[in-house]
Amino acid sequence: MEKRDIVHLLHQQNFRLTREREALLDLLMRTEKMHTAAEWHALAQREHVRVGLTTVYRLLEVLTKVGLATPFLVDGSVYYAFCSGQHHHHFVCLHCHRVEDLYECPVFQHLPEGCEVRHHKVDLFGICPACHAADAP
Amino acid sequence: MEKRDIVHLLHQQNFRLTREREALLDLLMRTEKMHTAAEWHALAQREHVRVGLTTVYRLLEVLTKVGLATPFLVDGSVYYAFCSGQHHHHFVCLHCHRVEDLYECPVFQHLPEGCEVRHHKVDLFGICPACHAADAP
DNA sequence: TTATCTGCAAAAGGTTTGCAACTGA
DNA sequence: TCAGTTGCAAACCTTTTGCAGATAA
Repeated sequence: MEKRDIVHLLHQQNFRLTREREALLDLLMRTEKMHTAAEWHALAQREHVRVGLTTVYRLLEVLTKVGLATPFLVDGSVYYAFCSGQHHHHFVCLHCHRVEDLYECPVFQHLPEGCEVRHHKVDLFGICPACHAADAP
Repeated sequence: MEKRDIVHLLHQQNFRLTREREALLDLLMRTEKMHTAAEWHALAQREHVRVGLTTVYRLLEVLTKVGLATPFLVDGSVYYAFCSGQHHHHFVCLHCHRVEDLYECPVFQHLPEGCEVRHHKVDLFGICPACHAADAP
């Protein structure tokens, strides 16, 4: 999804693109990893983007609401990754926390009779090539 | 998984089956829904099982560790469901929070080159037959 | 112009920890 | 016997909220 589409999507739902949100959004869009709210905040600060932790939480909430971010519960912590609005699944590296999007959807069979699936998540956890190369556990 | 197998599994890892744990385990085993720690605690109390909330947290931690419980992040809260140790996926009813185990594993294709999958989750969210019948949203 | 957003500080909520007493194996 | 467990209270962390000032649109 292009940045202008994202801005359009946010505007459609009465969300504003402030200086703070734009900087955070840029950071999220070019970071292919999941991070906790606190980590995103720290990453922003490292780039001299001045935003409060509260603002980070609020943007993550907005993005999750419009389908541009996904929360993962890993080892008791909540991580967020930016993702295209399109429906897809994930491959999450347990070592570096990189998140790969999978656009091919597995086929579901053998559902309990009568279950209506509203949405589903397929999350794969493992070790990505880069970590393998770096001799990760 | 039979109860005695569960007990065996816990003993193997130096966990003890106390009166409190056994009562909680019985509750978990016969409840086909996911609940938050606080909810499990309340359910136990309703059955006059006297356990502290701390003990509930500690048992959920132990069960998760040995693969007998799964945490779900739904709407910002962490829910736990009991599950057999065997690898499987879930169908989670968004309305009544019932959790159905799916033992058929979807086929994964189109993984990013070189990714090593350590474990994966396929979680389906929707409305179960019972809720449908009760005219759920 | 005004509804939305921001940062701060405080509050809230959920989870973990320390500890003394207890208990399963 | 003694390593593991319990409940309580306190500590801890993460997340949310209230509010006054700032700012997109």
